[in-house]
Amino acid sequence: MQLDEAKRRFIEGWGTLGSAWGVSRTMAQVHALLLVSPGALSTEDIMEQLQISRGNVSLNVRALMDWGIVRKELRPGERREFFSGEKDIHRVATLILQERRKRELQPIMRVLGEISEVEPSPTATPEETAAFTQMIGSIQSFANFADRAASTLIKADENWFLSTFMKLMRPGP
Amino acid sequence: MQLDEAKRRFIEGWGTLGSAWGVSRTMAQVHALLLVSPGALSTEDIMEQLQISRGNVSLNVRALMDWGIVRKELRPGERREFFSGEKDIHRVATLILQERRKRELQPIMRVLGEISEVEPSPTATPEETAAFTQMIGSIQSFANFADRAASTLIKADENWFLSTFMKLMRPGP
DNA sequence: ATAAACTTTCAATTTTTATTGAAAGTTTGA
DNA sequence: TCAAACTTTCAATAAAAATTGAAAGTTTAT
Repeated sequence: MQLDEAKRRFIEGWGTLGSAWGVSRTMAQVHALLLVSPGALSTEDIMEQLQISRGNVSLNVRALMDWGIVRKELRPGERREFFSGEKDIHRVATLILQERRKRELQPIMRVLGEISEVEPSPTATPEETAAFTQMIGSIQSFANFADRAASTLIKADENWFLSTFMKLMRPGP
Repeated sequence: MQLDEAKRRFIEGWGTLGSAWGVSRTMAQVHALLLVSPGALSTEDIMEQLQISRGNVSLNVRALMDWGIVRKELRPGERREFFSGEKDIHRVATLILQERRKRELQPIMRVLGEISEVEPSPTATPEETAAFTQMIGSIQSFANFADRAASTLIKADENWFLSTFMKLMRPGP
């Protein structure tokens, strides 16, 4: 396979994966394009390669910068901006994890906390109330676990990640 | 807070979380409703409680059954079907992990495998090709790691999950 | 075999989300 | 200060996804 074809396929695949994870297809594609481009790209480059509008590039590049996985690069003597993707995959994963933890895990944990104390009421039997409390409690434990796991992975350095954790996961005696 | 209000809030929160994870809001809400309902519910019950159409209930309940987190219950002497959600949260998490691994991780791993061998070509410098190959390689390692982690978690029994893994994640010396 | 009681399907429609493109805004150099 | 070269914003539009609802399909009892 030729390099251009391989890049095209990667961008497409990454876009599809993005959709499944609640990230817009275009945002994932811009990210993929920057990942497989050795140098930094200008807005025009991205517009041309992905066949999308200027505004769309601006919006998606900004979102990627909010996630921390794309950086703006300014070149002396050039007025326009260039963008480059974080190339260290472990770091990319860490930054994404961090962002999703903040945006998704924490809001649901707040809701769980708020609803975990239901009053006894005349319209519900004590059994119903107990069953609900128990269910919410177990979801809370799970969410706490996920939150701690995420924050441990975020803090962990790459070496720990690749050695200790891989060993743990390896099938063996 | 009253039980009904708490349930309503949980269903809403779960629905919002679902959207962020690429699951339709309604599918997540049907799941939430079944999670917090002690008994099994009929199509009519779900329609009424979530204010959605019969066809919508049918589609979403089926999807949840495909994921393995909702079961059909038949009652002797009753023609209509009842549905109940898997109440063991660890099992719910495992089944979701399994499904996402199959639907998302495996397709991208296939693409990565296909594009990992780029031919030298006249239109690309050897440096460009090498940079691409290296990037794809590191994404592959990461995907392999995630796949193994997922399959280990899927195979792990609840006890292992809650003891060994929790210990690993706990902050400490 | 028929009808009642249900479920499923899917084309049409609605809703939500993403994208465009042009106007407004910003920065830089002369 | 002005104008050129760029970026950002956002209302309008387009595209995608979810939802409806009614017809078709299925199952069960008689």
